Amino acid sequence: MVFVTGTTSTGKLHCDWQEGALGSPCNACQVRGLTICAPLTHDDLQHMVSIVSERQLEPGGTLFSEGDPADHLFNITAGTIMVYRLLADGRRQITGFLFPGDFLGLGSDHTYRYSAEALTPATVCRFKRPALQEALEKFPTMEKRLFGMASNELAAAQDQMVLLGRKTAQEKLASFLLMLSRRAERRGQKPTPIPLAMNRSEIGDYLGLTIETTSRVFTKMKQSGVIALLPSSHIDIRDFDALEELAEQG
Amino acid sequence: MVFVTGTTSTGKLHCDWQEGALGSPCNACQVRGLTICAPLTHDDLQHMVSIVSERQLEPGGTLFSEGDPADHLFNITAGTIMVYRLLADGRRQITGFLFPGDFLGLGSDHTYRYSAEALTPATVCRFKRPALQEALEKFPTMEKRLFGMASNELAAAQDQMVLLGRKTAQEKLASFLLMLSRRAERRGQKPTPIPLAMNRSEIGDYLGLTIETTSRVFTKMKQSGVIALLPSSHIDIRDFDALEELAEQG
DNA sequence: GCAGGGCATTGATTTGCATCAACGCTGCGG
DNA sequence: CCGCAGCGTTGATGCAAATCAATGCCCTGC
Repeated sequence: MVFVTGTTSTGKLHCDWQEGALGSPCNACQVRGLTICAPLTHDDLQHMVSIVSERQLEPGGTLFSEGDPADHLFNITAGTIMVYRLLADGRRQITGFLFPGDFLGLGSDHTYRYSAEALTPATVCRFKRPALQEALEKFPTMEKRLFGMASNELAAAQDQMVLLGRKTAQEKLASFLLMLSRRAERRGQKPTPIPLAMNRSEIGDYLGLTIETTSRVFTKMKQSGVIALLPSSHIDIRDFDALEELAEQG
Repeated sequence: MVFVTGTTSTGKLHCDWQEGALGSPCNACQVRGLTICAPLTHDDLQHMVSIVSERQLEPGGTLFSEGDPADHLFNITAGTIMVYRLLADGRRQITGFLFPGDFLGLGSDHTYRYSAEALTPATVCRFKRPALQEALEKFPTMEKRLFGMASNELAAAQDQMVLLGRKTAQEKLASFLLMLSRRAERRGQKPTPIPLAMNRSEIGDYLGLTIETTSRVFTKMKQSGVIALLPSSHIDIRDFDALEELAEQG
């Protein structure tokens, strides 16, 4: 087994990187159609294999922290990762949840401006910044693809600003559940039930709410029959129309 | 005078576009160093002249509205423009203020997902999407520049999410004023006093607050001597350190 | 000069969500 | 089997900001 992970005596997780040359993860990639690699030919892919390394993260594992030198860019291939920023006094805003196919690392020049942490066991493809840069020049279709993805992210960021600035707690949670459902669908999964990789605290920190308010809104939606809480943190959407109504989509 | 603007009987503003070929706005552009055109040579610029058209907007003038076909991309060359989204019941979230040098139109595929409106007399350069696309292929340095700008915008969007989700009214306004000051500085203006192109309602809709709360926080900051309100909507920052303290920068 | 409209300010009151506090459930290790 | 830790739920209370309501201050046009 080439891959090694473990815990140091400080309690910090560490992990070695599996060099691309040793395996050929790209050819077997299950989510290529969703990633920046989607437009590449089989031959192009061989170049990507040579510059990529793969990493597994366990739940709670840190991919990088705010302030770290931003030497790498990442593609999520499995699991769920959250991206967040902290204020000086510890208040946290989670700015995104990332799923297989999502790209991570833009918007950072010299150092990362946010932290990234796994919520579930996760796998990421790592590219050294200059190597990816070079690959982008080599494969203009991939550059276009990345640009398009960044563009989509910008649109999603605007949606999130509307949510944070102008929606009520109910509207926030309804929008959130619909977003998760739609994204699951785009990854080829069913729109319901939704596996919730994040706990109440993380949902709250994403929606600009507290744990308690988040929990109360869940309870209310459950009682009104719009959703059902299934075992092992799955949410079943029982009434999509009602949920969309609640989300007050502008 | 090639440029014509006026008001129709419906009260809607209309405006003709000055074809690039008729003038050569790019050569005289005062803000080129800030725009996507920054990396272009004098010769490259001549191609841009041939695909650009210029437009003047008066205060309150609409550049485009949510749902319009997204056929064009824009560069702001003068004035201030706001970008916003509306919820079904009229609640508004302003997602950005744009100043000379800023680029506008990304994150829209088929139709614009937000509206853009001038706050002051403004001038924009307009590019047809396919023409700009072609120019980007022709001038890879410009493409890189645009990508870098989009990347910065993504980082700014994250800052704004932290602000909206986790900051108090005071912290929001303090952060806002500092942001305006820094951006003015980057455009070669003084960091204080700041000319406020937007009114209390627009500031509130940007910060996720009401007019009244916004006004009250202004009053409080004025009374504590951190800022002073000068005539014609200028804000003088009297104590940058105190303002940064208030902003709780994470 | 003054009347009126738009914006800003200020005050009184309400309210949605945060905070503080307790308790229940579940899973795990001793 | 019990005790404990982590997470979720629920209840009581507090508070920051929203809402409701005047009033003030320009600016502009007559």
